[in-house]
Amino acid sequence: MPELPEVETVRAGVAEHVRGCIIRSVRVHDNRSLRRHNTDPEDFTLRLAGCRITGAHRRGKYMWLTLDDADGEPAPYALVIHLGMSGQLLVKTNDFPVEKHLKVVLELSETNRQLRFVDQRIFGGMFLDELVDDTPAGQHSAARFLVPASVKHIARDPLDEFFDPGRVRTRFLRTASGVKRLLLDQSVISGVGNIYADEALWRAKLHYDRPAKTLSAAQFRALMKAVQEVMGEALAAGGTSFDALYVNINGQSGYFDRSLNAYSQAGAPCPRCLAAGRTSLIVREPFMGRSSYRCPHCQRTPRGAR
DNA sequence: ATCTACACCTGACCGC
DNA sequence: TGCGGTCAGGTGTAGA
Repeated sequence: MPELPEVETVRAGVAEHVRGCIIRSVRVHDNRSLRRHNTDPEDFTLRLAGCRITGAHRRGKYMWLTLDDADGEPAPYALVIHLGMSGQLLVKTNDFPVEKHLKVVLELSETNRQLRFVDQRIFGGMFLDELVDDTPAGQHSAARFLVPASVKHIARDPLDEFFDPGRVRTRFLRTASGVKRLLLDQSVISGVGNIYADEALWRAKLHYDRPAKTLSAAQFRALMKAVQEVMGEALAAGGTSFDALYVNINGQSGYFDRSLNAYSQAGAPCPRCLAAGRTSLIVREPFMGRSSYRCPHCQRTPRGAR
């Protein structure tokens, strides 16, 4: 469910509310949420208990918490968290009623609060993972270039200071795939999901199946700009939410859904066409086993596409 | 090496 | 009221 702006909202909330806290104990209510530890939840629990949370980091839709071990030394591993489609990370007081889909609870020391992982569909999950070096070429190695091994294949996201549009362009040029497929490929550009892919394509006036390699340099720049703008605006609004499933760390949902131009707008007039005195209705079409939304007038079906 | 299809889950909603 | 079908914002991986 959450895309980059939602995950960043949650990451910032975690950094603000639980950084510095010591994890007193861990309770796992559903082993399936532990991903790779699901056959050995004790390993997860034992290694995490007693650690201090020293930071909250993110790349694309992956988030991880860095830790100091019980001796105060930086742990060589981090707690990786992915919210999947329905995951929530909440900070609650101990006495707050248990959520229906509560999966994992981290009890925080010297406070009456807990970090709770709630996940209805179990598409999300958390696990401990070794930190590895991921220093960008030309940079000096530093602690801030450590990432969990399982996150290393994820491309830098559009809000990352080392985001490199040139690398994205290279990938665009050497594939026969359509542009939306590339936007959703987290190893090409990360953080983009179905909502913001459709919104960025609408802004850039591109059809989802336009072969990526046929974009002009100007069209590619316009698309990258659209992706960065739509994510920046969504982040400023606290993310997108259609229902109660997505909430930030306090349990509040974002407002960006009021600003959607294409996504979920099937049957509604395209705002850009409307402003030009034309009526063109947004259509929903199946693509990659899910839905794509576009304006049939400003996002014309390309020749050579399906 | 690429790329596609599917599995992994639960729940809301709609038409009958 | 219940039943079956459809839909949902993601990702790892098996197999083509």
